[in-house]
Amino acid sequence: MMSNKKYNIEVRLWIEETEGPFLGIGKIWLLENIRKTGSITNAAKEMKMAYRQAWQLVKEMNQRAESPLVEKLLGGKGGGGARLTEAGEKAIQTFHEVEKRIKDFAEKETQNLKF
Amino acid sequence: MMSNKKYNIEVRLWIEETEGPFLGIGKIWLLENIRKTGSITNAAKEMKMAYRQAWQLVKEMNQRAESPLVEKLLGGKGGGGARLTEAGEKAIQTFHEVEKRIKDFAEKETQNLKF
DNA sequence: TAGCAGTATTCATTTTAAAACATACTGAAA
DNA sequence: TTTCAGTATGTTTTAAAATGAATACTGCTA
Repeated sequence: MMSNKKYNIEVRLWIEETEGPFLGIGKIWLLENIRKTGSITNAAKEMKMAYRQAWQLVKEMNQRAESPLVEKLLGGKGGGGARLTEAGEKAIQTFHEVEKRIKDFAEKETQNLKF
Repeated sequence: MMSNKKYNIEVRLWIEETEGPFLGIGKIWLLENIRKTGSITNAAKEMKMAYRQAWQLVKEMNQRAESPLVEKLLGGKGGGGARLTEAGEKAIQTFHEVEKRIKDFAEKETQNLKF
């Protein structure tokens, strides 16, 4: 009798540089929410994440990328905000492309898993 | 001028079934250490992991696999021990095979990363 | 020049996860 | 029938991480 339990492969990927993990899906989501909302504050709310943490993630990304991914607008009308740089837009796109290729490949490996 | 920062892709994968994550590299290491040492206790020591946790992982694996991956020997000479079943051996092998194929693929994607 | 809303940062608090501790159970062998 | 080392399990402690609160700063606009 053929056993019926279903198993499949999940994959998580991230970009690493010399100092360690640099950019994973969590930071990508944050970038996308900053693009969508125009500020770190609102992006954090959207994600039910503490502003403090969101701000730290942005700081880290900007420091470790060759050029900043997020541009911060301090003060002024509306208090300021944040928006993606060209490099930030590119990062989102590159990450999703690579992620898709790897996940598609992984899915093909899901055949015949048995435990 | 060509910028020189080096980025590369890291991949983590695991097997999922209906109730969630089932088997990742951590449990595979545990299985390998059980095979090597002949008991959950010694495997845990080897990995500097609490026996309690190692035992829980084994319990979970056994419950959620179609057939147990680890056979427990209770009491008797030496107090007992634990060893891999045929399914346990197979699980290690399958996982490593799939992992290698996916990581090899991912490595090819590492070209041209720029952030 | 006062108001405003978001960024920047520190500090205390809470939540969560991991580890440590303690103790009962098992069964072969001496 | 006592010893022994490993399994089995609940309880307590500790450590780490996330969150929340508080405060200063920024610079456009009214």
